[in-house]
Amino acid sequence: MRLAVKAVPPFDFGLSALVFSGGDRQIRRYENGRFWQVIRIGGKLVLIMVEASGSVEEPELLVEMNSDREITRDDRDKVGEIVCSLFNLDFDLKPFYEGVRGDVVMAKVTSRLWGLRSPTTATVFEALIDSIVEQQISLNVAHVLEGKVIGAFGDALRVSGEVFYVYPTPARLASATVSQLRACGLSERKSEYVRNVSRMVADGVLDLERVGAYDDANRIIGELDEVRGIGVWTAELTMVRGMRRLDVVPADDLGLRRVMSHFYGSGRMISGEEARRIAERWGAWKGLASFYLIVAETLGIRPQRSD
DNA sequence: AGCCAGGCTCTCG
DNA sequence: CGAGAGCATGGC
Repeated sequence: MRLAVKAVPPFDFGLSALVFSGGDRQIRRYENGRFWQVIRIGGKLVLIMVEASGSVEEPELLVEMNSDREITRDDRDKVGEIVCSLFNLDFDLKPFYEGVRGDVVMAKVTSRLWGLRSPTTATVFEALIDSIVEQQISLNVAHVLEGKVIGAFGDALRVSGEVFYVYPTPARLASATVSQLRACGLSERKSEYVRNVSRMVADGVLDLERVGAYDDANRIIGELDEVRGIGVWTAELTMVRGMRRLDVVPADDLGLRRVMSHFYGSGRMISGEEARRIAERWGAWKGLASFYLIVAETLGIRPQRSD
């Protein structure tokens, strides 16, 4: 079954999907202009393949879906909503571009990354667990560990000979033992965090959708921060990646501080405080602006250019 | 080899 | 209370 989805312009699908080419290849891939991911719809696993059919200024996506079970019209509508959410298709970038125009560095970066949309995980839970796994250790290591967790606890869908995984459910991770998680490379502590948080989500004690709906960002951070294993950094990362809270900046993030000192400092590593202060100039778009900086860095866009 | 890596908690003094 | 140790594993 197929489906066409429109996006608010400008939207550069290739640029936006490029972010995924470095992530967990087990659960999402982007190659040759096509994006693949398995999503859950009710109890069904559906593999979606997405490609651009329009242009940056008149963006449209073509979605093809496959499953080992029958796909209904209802399912198809849900796929449309999920694709919209994964790529933030309904987000209007123009006010952001307008808002940061006075910042010379950001004006340059946005002009180079025109149409880049920040992605959102399929569930808030996925963003939260990944953020916990990524605490302290390098992203290289974290991705290996995440891959092991997904392989051990995620559900697999086989389509035309290839196996695709979908992120584990809270219930499944809640049923994991500490030693099983240890076997994925997590520390004893982190294994406890992951299991306990999963249990809280599965039992409804921690309702991530409800918490994510709060207007006040600090209230979300505060509530998440009370949970063992979740600090401000983890809460902020979860909000940016999983809750579409692009008004939040994980200012203490080592990688972000590095990139910010590259673009806004003299090269000397800036503190979290300084990062937070710099991010203030981006107002309600500070999280999105930070995302642009990180992508700019990975694409080798230099902070100073005269063209 | 050894040290660090997109943190957080627990334990001391 | 504030500071400091401990944690897991891959890469440099």
